[in-house]
Amino acid sequence: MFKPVSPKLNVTSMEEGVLKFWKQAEIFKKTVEQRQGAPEYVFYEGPPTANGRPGVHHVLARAFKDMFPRYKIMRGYHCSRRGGWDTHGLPVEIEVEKQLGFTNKQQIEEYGIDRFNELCKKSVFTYIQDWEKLTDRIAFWVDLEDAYVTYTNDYIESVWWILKNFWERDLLYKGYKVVPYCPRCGTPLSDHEVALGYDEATDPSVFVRMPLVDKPDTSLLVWTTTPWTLPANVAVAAHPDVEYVTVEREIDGRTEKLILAKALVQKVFGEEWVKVVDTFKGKKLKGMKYQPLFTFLPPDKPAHFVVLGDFVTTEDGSGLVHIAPAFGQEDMETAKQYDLPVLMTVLPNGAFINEVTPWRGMFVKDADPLITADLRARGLLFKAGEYKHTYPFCWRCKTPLLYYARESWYIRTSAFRDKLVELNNTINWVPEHIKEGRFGNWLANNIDWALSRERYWGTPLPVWECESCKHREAIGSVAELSEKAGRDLSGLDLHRPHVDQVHWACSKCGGQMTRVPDLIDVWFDSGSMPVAQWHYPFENKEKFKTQFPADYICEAVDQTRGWFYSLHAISTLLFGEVSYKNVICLGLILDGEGRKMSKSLGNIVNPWDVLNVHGADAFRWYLYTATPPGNERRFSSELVGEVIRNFTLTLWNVYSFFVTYANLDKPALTTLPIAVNDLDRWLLSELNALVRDVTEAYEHYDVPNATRPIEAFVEKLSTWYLRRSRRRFWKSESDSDKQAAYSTLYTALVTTSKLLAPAMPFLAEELYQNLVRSVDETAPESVHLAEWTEFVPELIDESLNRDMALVMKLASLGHSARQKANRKVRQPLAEAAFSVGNPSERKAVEAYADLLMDELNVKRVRLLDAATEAVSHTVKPLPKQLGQKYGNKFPALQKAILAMNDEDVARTLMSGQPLKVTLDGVDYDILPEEVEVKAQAKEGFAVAEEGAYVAALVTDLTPELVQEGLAREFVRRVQDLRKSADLDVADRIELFVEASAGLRSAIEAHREYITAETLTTNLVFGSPPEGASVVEDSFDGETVKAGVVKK
RNA sequence: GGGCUUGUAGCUCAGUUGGUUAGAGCACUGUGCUGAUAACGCAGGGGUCACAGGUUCGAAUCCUGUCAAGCCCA
Repeated sequence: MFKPVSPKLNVTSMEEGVLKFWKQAEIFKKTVEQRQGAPEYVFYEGPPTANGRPGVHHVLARAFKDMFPRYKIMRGYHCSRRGGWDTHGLPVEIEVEKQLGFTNKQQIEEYGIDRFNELCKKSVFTYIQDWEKLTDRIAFWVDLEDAYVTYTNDYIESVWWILKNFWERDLLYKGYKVVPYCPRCGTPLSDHEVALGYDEATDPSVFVRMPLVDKPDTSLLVWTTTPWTLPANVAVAAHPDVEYVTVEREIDGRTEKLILAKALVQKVFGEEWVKVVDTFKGKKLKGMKYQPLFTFLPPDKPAHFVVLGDFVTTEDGSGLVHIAPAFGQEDMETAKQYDLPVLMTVLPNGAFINEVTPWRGMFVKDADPLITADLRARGLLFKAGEYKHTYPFCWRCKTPLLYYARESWYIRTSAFRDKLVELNNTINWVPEHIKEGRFGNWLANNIDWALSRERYWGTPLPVWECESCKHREAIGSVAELSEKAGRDLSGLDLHRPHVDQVHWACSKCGGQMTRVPDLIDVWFDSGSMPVAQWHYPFENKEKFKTQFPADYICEAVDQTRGWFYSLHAISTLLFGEVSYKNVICLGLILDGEGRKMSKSLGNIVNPWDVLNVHGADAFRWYLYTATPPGNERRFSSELVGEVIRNFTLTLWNVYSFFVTYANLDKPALTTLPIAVNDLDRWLLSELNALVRDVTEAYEHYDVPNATRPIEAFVEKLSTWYLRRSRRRFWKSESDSDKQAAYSTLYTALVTTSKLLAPAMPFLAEELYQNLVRSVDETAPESVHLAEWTEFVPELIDESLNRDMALVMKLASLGHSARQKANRKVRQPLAEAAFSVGNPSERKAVEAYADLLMDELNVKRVRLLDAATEAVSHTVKPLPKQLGQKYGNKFPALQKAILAMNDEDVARTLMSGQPLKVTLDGVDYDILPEEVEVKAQAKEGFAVAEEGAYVAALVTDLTPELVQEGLAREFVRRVQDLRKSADLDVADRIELFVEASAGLRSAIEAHREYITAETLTTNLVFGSPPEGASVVEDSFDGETVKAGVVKK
């Protein structure tokens, strides 16, 4: 016996029941333990930060993370699914700063780094319960009890080990990094802070001459909006592929030549006429030397020549860009590329250094007009004006930010550029375009990883420096640090400020070794996770081997330069291997109007609002099926509701139907195929094709194709297989046909529950528990502990699938014809005749005539006789077939065929013969499948048609047909009555009838049919007794009063 | 400014190596079927396939450009 199942479903309470079961029976744990020793499937959890509440986008990521481990477990793999938490970084600090009302770093220092970091540590798990609750409710199976946490000493120690490895291989170095910097606050600003402070600004627009060393009468015409950076100039950049010109003009009675981009001549000279004397590509300028404007600081490397850069534009200026590496990010990159010197002419407070003698100590922006005047006096100024643009200001003090080079630590990733690209090419990216597009381009243009941060809450950079001789050492473990310090530091908190208090004597000069103040980028933390989660190599060496690299990771697209990169870069540099083999890169979630979800718009969807109404399965299913994973997606709770109506309830009702009747009949059930019926054969064929396709999709990380086809299958199962098979289940005799129907439906449901398990874990479990476990206690305890179903190729019959699709189409046309003729389905008709497109389809109509008769309620199904019944035929040459075969001859062929007599063409083709067409003296044989032939049925039929397909109904009624129709109408009334009297489907009744004469004779004529249909043991003509449920009705000119009594 | 992505019905999405009449679901209207159904069937309205060129016998599909949106970078 199965547990009785109501056709009504309360999804949330069903899911809560399943959750309870999983917890009690410890199913998640068992899925891991059961597979000990099995091949390993490795999943890495990209650690979230728990200092904010989880949102819909987290449900998205977690749903996609969850399904592949579930699938792989069913395929026999072992998967440990360790959770993790990202705990360091600026967002955490900002939260705490807000809490304390701080606005700058000075306040943190005064407050005490130790106290500040304690608060940070507490703050990172503020919302951990929300995360745990949500994770649990959406059935993301991940081990949070044993999650790795990036702030632990063990984790940090592993990160240090990696950094020490890099240090020893000379991959960690100190250089300059240009950052947005507030000279008043004396601090760099994060991108986020910069974004807060953009405003309109008016800056000088200055064109200067830089005379060429070899041709002093020719100058580069260079543009800048920051004259104060000119003393730091070391090069001029030109675009390699842009056209440049040399122009001649008269000035003060002599001729000068200027070089600039051709596209900007008009803009620069305006009305003035200049003579173009030469035109050439930018790359020709490469290496050309010019005389520097200023010589306050002597360059320590070759400088003052033309370099090439793709970043040069011809939007503004002259197409020649002044390069001051200390004051521009692109400038600094260019300097690295060309090994240019960095001239640091400005102090951290924004004032010129003493060497810049005329303006020493002056705030750089204030010096702009003086510098311009100086250049004018020396004849180097071409012109000066103003330039309006948006420029970042400090969000605290409104001071214009300077782009300013700070010392910073780098990892030499660019030395591994080719290896990064090469390894990336072996990764399976979903969607594929990320591999060569966004991620691939980023790797191909790789620049060194700027590792250090001047902050407090994070992994300290384990580099110590001698205060006297600047000798540096990197530390790779706590043991090593203890040894240096000469005391046991195993209990030391590796965060600031504690770690800063460890010193020792310099091995070179005996001076004091002190840690450099920097922390490292938090992305380095999370990217170290394959190693650091196991405290490798200090512990778990074997474990690490089995858990590296990951088979699968999944995050949103914003991680391309975040976690996807940090994992890839670290494992490439450290091991020369990939750290993940398959990756799904999710698109962003937008609100119902297509806007980005943001706190300020107030359009954030709370995941609980969805979960509490529609449950987790529908939520998950929506995310899997709505759109491919990489796309942006509009999201609303209503769309999740559609899943319930469209899919969940359809499946649920099939399930409920099965259980209801199986409990009455108690059939012997088997999932071995016993197909005695075409419908069974067809369903099993569709089912096995489904298993094949879904499995294939899972193997390729193709989520839409692992899910959408199940929905299509359930639709067919419900609206065709079951609808057409209902009578097989409720007929009273128990024969082999009935057994086959039960077994087929059972097989379909059990298999569907398994196919559904990775995606809809709750519903799958609910079905499985009742369908499998309640009849077989030896079966695996949970669907998630069961084996994935293998498909049986021999059961897949593609031509049967095609034929059945045709039958469904013809049935649809038949219904359409009925509607046009205004003949309701309960009224039997004498005949339906069909016309189809080709001979093989004719066979299908004959083979499945029974199905069509039953579905359309007609006494006979046959093919339209082309010779006698069709008044005319039309032919349509098919472009796909003919076009592909004959190419540009197609239009002429089409014309030729249409010019022929339709009837002749139709007769030839319908008989299976090729049609001979002669065109420009060449003979063509047109095959039957290359032309669509359509029959027009003659008068007297009700006709519906689509393409080549025609359904024609004989709508004339005989008295017998009318009687049968009345009998069916009557049955319908009785069934309604049974239902409204709350009778059980199997209850027997006594039926009392008073009817007008026509109806009475119809009832008498079809007495047997009526009593069988309505489970009537005794049909009495007479008034119903007291207490009977009674209905009175009239239809088709007849009246009836009927009453039922339960026997 | 650069890179990548997206643009098909009111909404969410399909659309095969290019094939002439662009589909499904939801929503709306009418109607039919039903002792599984919250459903389902049939019919109806609803489209400049973002726009403009080009290639081709033929373009939603391929190419070029433009526009709009999004993400990342600058």
